Amino acid sequence: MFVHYHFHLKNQFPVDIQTIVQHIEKIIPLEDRAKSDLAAKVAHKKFRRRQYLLQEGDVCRHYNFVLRGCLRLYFVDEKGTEHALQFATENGWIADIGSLHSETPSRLSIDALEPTEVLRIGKQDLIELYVKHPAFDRYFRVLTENAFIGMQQRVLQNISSTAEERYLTFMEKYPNLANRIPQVQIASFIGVTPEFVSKIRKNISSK
Amino acid sequence: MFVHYHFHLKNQFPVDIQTIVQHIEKIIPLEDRAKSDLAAKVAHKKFRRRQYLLQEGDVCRHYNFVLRGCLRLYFVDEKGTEHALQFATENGWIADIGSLHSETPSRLSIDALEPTEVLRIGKQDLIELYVKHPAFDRYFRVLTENAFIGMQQRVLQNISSTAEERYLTFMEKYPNLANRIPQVQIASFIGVTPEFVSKIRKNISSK
DNA sequence: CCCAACCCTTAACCTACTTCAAGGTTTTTT
DNA sequence: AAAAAACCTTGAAGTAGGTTAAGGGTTGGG
Repeated sequence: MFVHYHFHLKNQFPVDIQTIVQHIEKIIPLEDRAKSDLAAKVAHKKFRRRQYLLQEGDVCRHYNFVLRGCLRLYFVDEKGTEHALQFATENGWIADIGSLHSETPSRLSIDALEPTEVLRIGKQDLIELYVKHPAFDRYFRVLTENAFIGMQQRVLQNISSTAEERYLTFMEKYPNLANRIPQVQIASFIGVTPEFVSKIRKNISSK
Repeated sequence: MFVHYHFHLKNQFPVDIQTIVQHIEKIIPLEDRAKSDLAAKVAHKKFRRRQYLLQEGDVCRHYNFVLRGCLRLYFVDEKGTEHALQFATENGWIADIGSLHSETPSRLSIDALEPTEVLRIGKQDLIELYVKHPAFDRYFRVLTENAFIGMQQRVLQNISSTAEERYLTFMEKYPNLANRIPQVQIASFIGVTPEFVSKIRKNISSK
């Protein structure tokens, strides 16, 4: 009887909830109560191409889980040049964690590079999940550790490699993304001008 | 009676354990059981100047909490140039988290810039703490989130600022560290040659 | 299906930073 | 106290990458 109910509960979730649950369960199994509490707290949202999820100056209020599409977290410097910090595609999380935590205005923006659907969760709801189900502390610890490791490798590359090496690493590490986003975005991620990416490509292909 | 015992337990800890416990309790309160389990799992170690805590090619096996002194996590590139990823002084944590997690050989090294004392904890012991006391999941989640935010800001600076701006930011952000470590280390952290740091300083002082 | 907005490339010139080399100073080790 | 090692500065010459400007190609929104 219990097993039956369990099974029933599981299939009662919309497919998008199943997607996020599956993704979390790659790291830690969730009790049914944790799943249904999660399902009750996330909201499904759609965004058009170029639409903002977060604008510079606003406080980041949600953690976003991408179901379909592609988002970007970026910084605009005083000259108006954009610098990409992160891209998120299917099953990726994105937010300005600094702003989300401190509840201070963000210097970063998030927008959609493609029509995008997300599940998002607010800070207060997330805290409630942490308190009620320690599994979520665990999940976000692992998630953040992995993100930290990635950022550390990126700092390392930035201070020790040439632009060409950074470009090649990007193409190797994110081959799908590279076919999906314009080159100007890759340039802004690896920290060079789009013109110089052109030169790099020319140089590579002449080998 | 219970209160008395509690008090007694607390004072029974060596002063170094009290230091780390105090630091953790800035983020989340710990039960007495959590404290004593932690105390049973950390080891006190001393290192001489220049001594390795981790050598490139070895697997990183411990998370280190600095009691006194200064450590550095760095990468040596194919030309032999060193690039600092992180410094840790009193109450700071340091490890190659990537290697620690995946149990693969590290491309990074950790050594002591000063005679240094640490409390260190092994991976397996840490996992046991996580399982037994969810507070530790929480603590390390918050710790890693803050480290992640710092790394993200650093990537942002690297791709959007000049060397002089990076130097000034470093001096502002870590004024104590700047008086404590040689300039060559600052150079290796902000990603320029030590000669160029000299030129930056000259340029700044001539204003 | 068309037009505006975006996207990519090339080339000439410019600059922030590196490299190499040398000399003087401070710190560490013996 | 002396020797060795590490540290800092300066300058001349070189290079990776930026800037500006212009032309042609693609895309997506109406």
